[in-house]
Amino acid sequence: MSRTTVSNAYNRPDQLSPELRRRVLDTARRLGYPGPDPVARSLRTRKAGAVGLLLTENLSYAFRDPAALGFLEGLALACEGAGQGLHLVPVNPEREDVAAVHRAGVDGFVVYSVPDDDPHLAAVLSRPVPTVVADQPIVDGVDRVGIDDRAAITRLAQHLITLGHRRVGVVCMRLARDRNDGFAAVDRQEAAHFHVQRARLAGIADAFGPAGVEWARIPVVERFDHTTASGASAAGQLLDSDPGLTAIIATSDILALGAITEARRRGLRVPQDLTVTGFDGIPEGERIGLTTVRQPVLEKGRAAGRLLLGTPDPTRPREVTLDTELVQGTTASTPRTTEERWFGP
Amino acid sequence: MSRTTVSNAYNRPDQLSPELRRRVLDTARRLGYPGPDPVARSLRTRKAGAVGLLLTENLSYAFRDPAALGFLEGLALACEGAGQGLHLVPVNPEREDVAAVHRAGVDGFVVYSVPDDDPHLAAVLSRPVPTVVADQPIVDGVDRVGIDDRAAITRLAQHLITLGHRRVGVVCMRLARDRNDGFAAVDRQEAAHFHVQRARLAGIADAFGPAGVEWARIPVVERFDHTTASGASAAGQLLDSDPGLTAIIATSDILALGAITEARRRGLRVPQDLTVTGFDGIPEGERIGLTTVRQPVLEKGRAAGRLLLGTPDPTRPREVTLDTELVQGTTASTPRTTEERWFGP
DNA sequence: GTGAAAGCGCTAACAC
DNA sequence: GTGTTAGCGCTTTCAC
Repeated sequence: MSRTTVSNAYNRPDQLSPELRRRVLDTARRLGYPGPDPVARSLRTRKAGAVGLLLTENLSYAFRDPAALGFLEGLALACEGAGQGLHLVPVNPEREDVAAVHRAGVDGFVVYSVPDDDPHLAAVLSRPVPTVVADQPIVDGVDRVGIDDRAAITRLAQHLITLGHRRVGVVCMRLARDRNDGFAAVDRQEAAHFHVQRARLAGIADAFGPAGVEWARIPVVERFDHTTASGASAAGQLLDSDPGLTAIIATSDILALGAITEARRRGLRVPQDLTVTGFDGIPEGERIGLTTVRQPVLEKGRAAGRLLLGTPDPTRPREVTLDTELVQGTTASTPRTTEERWFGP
Repeated sequence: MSRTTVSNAYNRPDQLSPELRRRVLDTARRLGYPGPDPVARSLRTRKAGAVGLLLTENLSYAFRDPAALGFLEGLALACEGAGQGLHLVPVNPEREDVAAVHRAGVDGFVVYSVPDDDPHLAAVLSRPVPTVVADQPIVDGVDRVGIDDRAAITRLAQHLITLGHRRVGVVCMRLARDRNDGFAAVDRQEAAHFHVQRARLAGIADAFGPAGVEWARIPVVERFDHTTASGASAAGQLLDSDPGLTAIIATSDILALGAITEARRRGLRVPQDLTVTGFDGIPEGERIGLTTVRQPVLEKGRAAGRLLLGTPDPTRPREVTLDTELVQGTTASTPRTTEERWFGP
C-alpha cells in the first residue's frame, strides 16, 4: 500500500472507498502509527495552523491585567472561530532573547502593545509572515488595530475642565523600556517609546492648553510597573509635591484604582476632595463607578484576529480604529477650594 | 558556500570564525533570507519548542474563570522559564472536532480539567508525546497534578457540622458533558464524568454520613455553566425546594458568589440567616471573606509545566498532590433555628 | 573550519 | 481509486 493512500485516508476521506479507509486506519492503529506528524505536515503544506502572540511583559503578566485579558479573550475567540491555535511566545523582557520568536511555528503574529524599539517586534517583522499590531507601536506598512487614544482622553480632560479643574496631576505608565519611577519632564514624554502613553499625554495637553493651563506645568509622574501599588505611590508623589491638586488623571484604570486607594489613605474623599480618572474601562473600575474612558478591549482582540486571519492582503496595510466612550462615573466632581478642604463646604 | 555553513552561522556561532559568520548573516539579510524556517527546523530536530494546552471549554472561557486563569499563569511561568511557547489548542466543545489536537505542533500536552470521556483527551493521548493532566481525569499511566478534593471538602463540611448545620444543600458544577440544570440524584452523581465534582460530592458525604445525615437526602443541584448567575439560580432552586436549609455548600467559589447574591436578594443575611461556602480560593472570594477551601492554582500550573518539561520519564507516571487550606471566612456561622429566622434571635 | 550527502515525515502533482 | 515521484527547508553526521 502506498503512502498516498494512507495520507488520503487521513486527509481526504472522499478520495477512497470508506471500506479501504477504515482498513487503513485500523491497520495504522494496530501498528501503533499515531497519525500524520503535524510538524511534517506543516512543513509540507506551509501552514502551521497557529497564530503567534507577542506581549512585552512576562506571559504571566497578561493574565493579571484586565485589559490585556480582554484582548486575549477576543483574540482567542477569533482564533477559535478559525480553528487556529494561539501560540503564546515566551518572552523574557529581562534577557533580550529573540530566539523564541524565530522558533515559533506560526502563520502570523499579533503583537500587543510593545514599545517602538522592542527587539522582539523587530524579530517578528523580520519573519515572512503577516503581522498585526494592537495598540502600539505604529509601524509603516503593518496592519494595526487600536483606538484614538489622543482624542479619547482629550474628551475626558475637557470634562474635568468643564467641572472646573485647573490644577491637576497625571499618573502614567512606563514611557520607555528603562525604569523611571518619578516625574517625567516634557522631553522624556516626547521621547517616549510607547506611542499610546505619548498620545494620551498629548491628548490631555490638547485639552488643558486652550483652557489656559500650560502643559509643562502639569506634573506627570511615571511608573514602570503597571499595578495598583504603582498608582498609589505615584498619586502619593503627586500629592506630596502639590497638595493643592484637585484632580489626578491616570492613564489607566489600574493606576487610577491605586490613586483612589492612596487618596483615601490620606483622608481625602473621592470625588469630594479629589477627583480621580482612569482609562480602559475594566470591570473593577466599573464596579466602583470610576470615571474613565471605556475602550472595547475584547473587540480589539477579535479585530486583530480577524485582520490576521481574514483575506490575505488587499494591497494596503489596514488600520482599524475602534470607538471609545467617556464614562462619567462617580469619581469626578467639581473641585473644592482649598478653604473648603480644610473647613468644609 | 554550503548550507552547513549557513546553518552553523545561525545555530552554532562557535563553529565558524566571527568574521565569516558576520559575512554570512549580512549576505542573508541582503538577499532577504528571513532566517531558518522554524517548522523545517522542528521537523529535523524533532522539537517544536512549545507545549500544548487543552481545555474543555472555549479558549475564551479560560480567560474569565479566575481559577483557570491562575493555573494558566503558573503554566505560562513554567514555560517561560524553559523558553517554551504555550500553544492554546482551539477546541470547540460543540463540534467534536479533534483535528486541532492533531494539528498542533507541540512537544507535549497539558490537559486541564476535562471529563473522563473527552474525545480531545483521547486524541491527545493517541499522540506520541508526553502528557500531564491537571485535576481531571485520572488516567492510568499519565502524569497528573491535582489536589485531594475529597479530603479537602470533607474538612470544610466537618467545619459546618461543628457549627451545627445538618440541613444543607449543595450546588455543584456540571457532572457530565450533557446539560442537566437541576437536581442531580445519587446515580447521576456516581456516574459523573468529572472526577473532581464526584470527589467533592463524596467528600461532603464523608462528613455528613457520620454526623447522622444520610447523603441521599441532601439535595444536590447541578449547573452546566460555571457562572455566578448559575450559582444564583441553583441556590434559588435549593431554597425554593427547602426554605429550611441552613447552609449551601457550593463546589466552587464562583457558584458560591452567585449563591450569596441570591440569598441577599431574598432578604437572607449571610451568614446569619444562611451559611454559604465555596471552593478554590479565588481573589474575589477572598475579598468578601468567603468561607472556602483554598487551592494553590498557580502552583498547580507551574507544577504541571515542570512535570512536562522536566526530566523525561523516570519509569513511572508521576502524581503531584498539592496542599489545600481551609479558609474560615465570614460567610459561615452557626445556623439559626427556623423560629429565629422569622422572629429574630 | 568547511562542504557533501542523507533524510526528518509528509502532501500534492501527476500518471496509471 | 491508487501508486510513483518530487520536494517542503532544515540539521547533522561524516569526510575533508
